[in-house]
Amino acid sequence: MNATHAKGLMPRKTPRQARSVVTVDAIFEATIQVLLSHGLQRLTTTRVADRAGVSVGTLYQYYPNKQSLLYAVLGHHLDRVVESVEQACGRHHHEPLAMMVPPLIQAYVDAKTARLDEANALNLVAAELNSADLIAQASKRVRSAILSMLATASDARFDDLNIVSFMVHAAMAGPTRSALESGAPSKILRALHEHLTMLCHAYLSRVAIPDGIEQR
Amino acid sequence: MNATHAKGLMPRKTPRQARSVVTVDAIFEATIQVLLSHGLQRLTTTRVADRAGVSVGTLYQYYPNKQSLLYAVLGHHLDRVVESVEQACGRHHHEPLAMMVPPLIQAYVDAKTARLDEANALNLVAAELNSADLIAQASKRVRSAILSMLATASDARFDDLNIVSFMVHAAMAGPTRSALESGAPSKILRALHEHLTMLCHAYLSRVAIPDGIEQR
Amino acid sequence: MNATHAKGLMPRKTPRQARSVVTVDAIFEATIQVLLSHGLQRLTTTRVADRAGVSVGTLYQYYPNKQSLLYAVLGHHLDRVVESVEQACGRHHHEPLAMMVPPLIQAYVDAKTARLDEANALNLVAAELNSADLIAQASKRVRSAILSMLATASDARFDDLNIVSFMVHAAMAGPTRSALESGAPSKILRALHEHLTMLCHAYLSRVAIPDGIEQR
Amino acid sequence: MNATHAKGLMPRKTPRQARSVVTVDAIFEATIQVLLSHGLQRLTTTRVADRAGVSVGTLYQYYPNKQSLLYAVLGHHLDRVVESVEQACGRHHHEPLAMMVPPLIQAYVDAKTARLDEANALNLVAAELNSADLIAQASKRVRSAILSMLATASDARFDDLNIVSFMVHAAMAGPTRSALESGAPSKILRALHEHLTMLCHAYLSRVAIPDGIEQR
DNA sequence: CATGAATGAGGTTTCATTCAT
DNA sequence: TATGAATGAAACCTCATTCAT
Repeated sequence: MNATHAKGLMPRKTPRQARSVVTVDAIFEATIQVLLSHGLQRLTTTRVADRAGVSVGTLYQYYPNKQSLLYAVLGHHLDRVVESVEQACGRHHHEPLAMMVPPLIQAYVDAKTARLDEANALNLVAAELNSADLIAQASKRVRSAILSMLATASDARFDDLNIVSFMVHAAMAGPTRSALESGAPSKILRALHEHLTMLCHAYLSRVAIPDGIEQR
Repeated sequence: MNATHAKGLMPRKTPRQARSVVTVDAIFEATIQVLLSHGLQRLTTTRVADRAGVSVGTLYQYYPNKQSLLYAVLGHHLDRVVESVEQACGRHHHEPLAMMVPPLIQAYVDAKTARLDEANALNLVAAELNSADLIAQASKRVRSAILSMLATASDARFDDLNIVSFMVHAAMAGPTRSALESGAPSKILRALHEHLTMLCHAYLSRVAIPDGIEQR
Repeated sequence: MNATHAKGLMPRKTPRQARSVVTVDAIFEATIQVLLSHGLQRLTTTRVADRAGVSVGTLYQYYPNKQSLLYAVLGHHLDRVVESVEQACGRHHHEPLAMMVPPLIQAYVDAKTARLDEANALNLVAAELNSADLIAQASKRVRSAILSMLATASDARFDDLNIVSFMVHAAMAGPTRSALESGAPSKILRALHEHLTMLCHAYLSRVAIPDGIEQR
Repeated sequence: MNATHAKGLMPRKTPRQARSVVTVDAIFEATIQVLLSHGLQRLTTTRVADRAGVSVGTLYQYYPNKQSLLYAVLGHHLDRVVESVEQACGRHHHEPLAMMVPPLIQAYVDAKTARLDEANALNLVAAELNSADLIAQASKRVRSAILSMLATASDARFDDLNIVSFMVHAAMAGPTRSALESGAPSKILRALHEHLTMLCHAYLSRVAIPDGIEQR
């Protein structure tokens, strides 16, 4: 989302020439690779530049400092997840709960699992101070998407959609994160999908306000 | 718990003399304070020692390096949470689900919320490299406690208790963490308890093997 | 004046085409502006080029390195002052001291004060390594001009004109520089002219070999 | 004077233990030596530390950054000059001008010439941005000392002592600085003393208000 | 000719850790 | 045992300069 107006966290220049685009992409990819191979603590701007096959100086022409680089990478990752969820939600407005939950889970877990290692590595980055706002932004968008969808459920109404969407999001994120962090034991990872669906659907059914007349 | 077999992560000596105990406690407390006031990145051993009112040298007499200090502090925190959950679970064996879930949630959330800022700060530490095993250990114990309790539920049986207890734990941890990280908006924090209970209970009811009549 | 024999301090080419002249002027002006806005430490060739509206590459087509650029700008400034003094001195040969001093002061102070900020900024440049020779050259020319003039004074003779002209020059330069550096307190700046005249004239009268009667 | 309240320009700690004093002195001396041998541009904290026979880290235990080190050294130098002038002035209150000027000149020139190279090197440091306040402080004290002395002159009164003392100070500083910078040609350096005395005394005599009755 | 992306040596600063006192 | 001065590897970042386009 990169809504950070903070001092020097924005990229320095968005490359317009062909050669620059290649460079920036290489840096981007290298960042993730170093994150995976060395961990956040050992991620050095020099190391990233080396891995990207450019010089440190080049890296600093695009990102004013290390943080801004991590921000960009993290932001990109979050954007992917968020957009995926937004689209999934958008496609299932006005349907019954039972039709909403599975695609939502699917989109979320898939986006997180797509590049499993990357997501895992970025969890660490996210924990790094000052990315709180990025996370907050992303969470907010996810909650909004969920909220909008739930508001149109054909077979349920909710008392406080803010809390409900917060819970649904967090209920998806918790187990997903746990699974990823615990080295993703394959057995659980395979079952994750199914159980997350049950978790969320059961919760939503429980908190839904029994719908007066049509209920019958 | 400190189940770390790694090189030098064990504290150097367990203080037995009164004076030493005071020192260690001071270092412990100072670590958390520095964590809160400066953040993990700016937590330096010198700063911790200063805050604790001892010299760096003294600090290094109790912990062979910075990591071991953070391990100890994090371990202590996790132990508190784990033990709290273990006791809560232990007290409700052989009861029906509806009697199990609320005390479990209560214990978990309370332990996490007790010293809210501390928990928050330690989340960052936990994310830091190599504490994966500590987290894993703690998670494992929590899951075990939950599993043991659920296995005795008077009104439900479960197909795969490993997955179920994993999910219950993660379903508690996710929203709790989210709430803590997002600066704990009071409204949600107040509702957290209630909704977590619904979340977990609804889930458990759903995955339980219906054994109504045949149960007898 | 650029009497530097050092390696690569000469400008690369003296522009003869209209377009080039404009470019060089722009670079010149940009250098002074950057000097004023960022200070010598933060004056970078890229910044100068940006401000001048050209690319770094272009800048390096006219000046082989940063120093040569600063040399050129400083030299230009010094030339202006020197020429101004030379002309003033040239116009007052063979006159009595009282007629010589005021125009000299006038020329010097005016030249320095003309673009006050510029002079101030260039003081810093001058202090920078290796411009010693430029300063020396300029000083020498000023002293020569003063010496030549004083040698023809109609009402005074001097024992050691080298020292006397050195002193007159330095006596003008000291207070002028002090006034400029101290942020030019307007009150003093206004009085500077008058007091410098008194300072120099009083000194010259004192060191002159009294040749009243015997002069004849 | 170190009246700088700016962020990090104050030394970090004033050494109290014997070993520290030695270290700080070594750093101090090394700074001047590096200044002389390499020039301000080439003065690196590493180089200073090397020359001082300590590690960079040690240097940074006493000075939070490079500037603060230079500040300290410059401040020390200025203090010496200022105090010297203050004492000289203090000793000659209530005397006639002719008795005041020579000791003043003596003190000023001697202090500057005492460690000729040091003074020369520090001129460069002084030109470095942000030391303006240090210079200003020192100048102010010198002017005050001169002003106080002149105010008590037994044979002269002055209209605007602020301007007069400003001029006297600058008139001393200009030629002294010129002489130092120009590599101190011995001949002039020897004559400097005598001519400065004449310069200042002639000036003061000229601007003094003819003292009514006693004047006769 | 002009451009500006790329270079990389070199500078400043931090901080975990040791060890003489 | 406690102290805190000293260490120095290693991190971040800048900027003069080049050269392919």
